[in-house]
Parts: sequence; structure tokens; C-alpha cells
Amino acid sequence: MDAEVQESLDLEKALKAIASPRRLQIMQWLQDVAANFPAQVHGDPVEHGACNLFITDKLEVSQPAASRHMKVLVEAGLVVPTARSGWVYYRRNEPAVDALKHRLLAL
Amino acid sequence: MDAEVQESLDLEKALKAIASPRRLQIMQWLQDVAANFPAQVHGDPVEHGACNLFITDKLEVSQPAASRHMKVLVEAGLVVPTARSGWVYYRRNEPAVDALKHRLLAL
DNA sequence: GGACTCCATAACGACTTTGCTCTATCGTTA
DNA sequence: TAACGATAGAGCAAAGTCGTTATGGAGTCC
Repeated sequence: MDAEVQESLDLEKALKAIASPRRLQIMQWLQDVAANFPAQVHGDPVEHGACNLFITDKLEVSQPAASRHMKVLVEAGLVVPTARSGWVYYRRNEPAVDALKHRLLAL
Repeated sequence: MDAEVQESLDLEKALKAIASPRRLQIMQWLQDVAANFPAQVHGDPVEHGACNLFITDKLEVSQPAASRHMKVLVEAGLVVPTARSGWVYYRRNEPAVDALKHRLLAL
């Protein structure tokens, strides 16, 4: 366990981030981008993650609503955004997710 | 892992229950009732848990506010209340907590 | 340049959360 | 019986959440 990642994790923020059906769902989808989202022209599924547009479509909410959900996840440190020529891709921040699990095991 | 406990766990409810500084704190206090609360005349710390009154005092909120926090934890299944001659004692529901951890490890 | 797509932010409304105070209930005790 | 202490519920206000539509910036394509 990386001590720096562990310390930087805001437990309350991370818990609130995933204590939402939509965002929990997103985290699960992002576990396997290639399997859960359409093929992407740009942006490698593994390296960069899923295109924001696909996430919005799957969530079946408006684009601003999806945008805000992603922002919550990013600010909780659980997801990493990659802006690339107009598109934004999101991938899980696995060290942070592991840190969250580790903290929760101590509860 | 008890399959019945596992299935009965409402993940979203449990997450929302602990995604609150106060309630997270309560769960941590209840890990060691004898160490975190004054000695109780009635109600065994291990068997029954901590007296609601002590929890209210430690939280430093009004009695109804503490009462409602405990209700949220009970309804999430994470805590078990024991009513005993006017007082209510709360203890952690360890199987449910373990079930929650188990579910979160899959995220 | 002009039209288009993608994304983020602002503004709004409905609903939920969380604190408070006041009140009712219930068991113990004088 | 009457008084007291612990708890839960009702009612209220402030703040947060989550959805929407409207708007504007940034990049792509003709």
C-alpha cells in the first residue's frame, strides 16, 4: 500500500462519492471499459478509459448531470480524467480505490 | 460469509449510513465500547453495546439528533439496538459490517 | 471563417439531510 | 400516585443532492 495515496484519500468524500447508485454503477462499468462501452475511435480503453459521452448515454441522464457525477468521482480521487482533443476519457484510479478498500477494512 | 446476511445488505443504504462523519465516528467508537465509553451500570459493553446517552454526549449534538443517527445505522443493519428498562444500547452488527466490506472489495 | 460536436458551468426546482426545540411516551423511583 | 430521566417523534429552518434547461468555451471539419 502506497502511504502517500493512503494519506491523501479523503474517506468521507470517497464514501459519499460511491454512496450513489449512479456513481457506484459508473465505477463498476469502468472496471472493464472495453466490455462495457462501445469501441472508441480515439482514446485507448485501458490507458485512458471510457469516453464521457458513452458514460452519459449509459447513465440515461442529461449531459450536465453525468458531467457532475464524473466531477464528484474525480474530486474524490477515485477516477482520473484525460482530456484529449475535445473528448474527455475517464479511468479508475486503482491505487485510490485500493486505499479506500484498505481503510474500510479497518472499520 | 453468511449468504443470508450478504443478500440482505442494502449496499446503497449502508454506504449512505457511513458516508457521514458522525455516523462513521459512531461505528468506530462502537468497535471498542469499553475503551470509548464510561463504565455502565446496566448493560454489558460487549453484549449489549454502548448506552445511547453516552453516544449523545460524545457526539455533542442534541439527543434527538443522536437518536436519528442511530436510527439510520440501525435501518442500514449496521448496528443492533437493545432496549432495556428505559435505556437503549447499541452494538455493531459485525456480520453485516463484514458483508459490507466483502461487497466493497468487489468494487 | 462558419457550423458542428463535446464538455463544463450557471440557474432553477424538487427532494433529502441534519441540526434545533418542543412534546409525548414509558419505565423507574420516591 | 407523582415526579423524574431516557428516548422517540413532530415541526421547522438551513444546507446539500440531483435532476433539468440554457449558455458559452474549446476543438474539429468543411
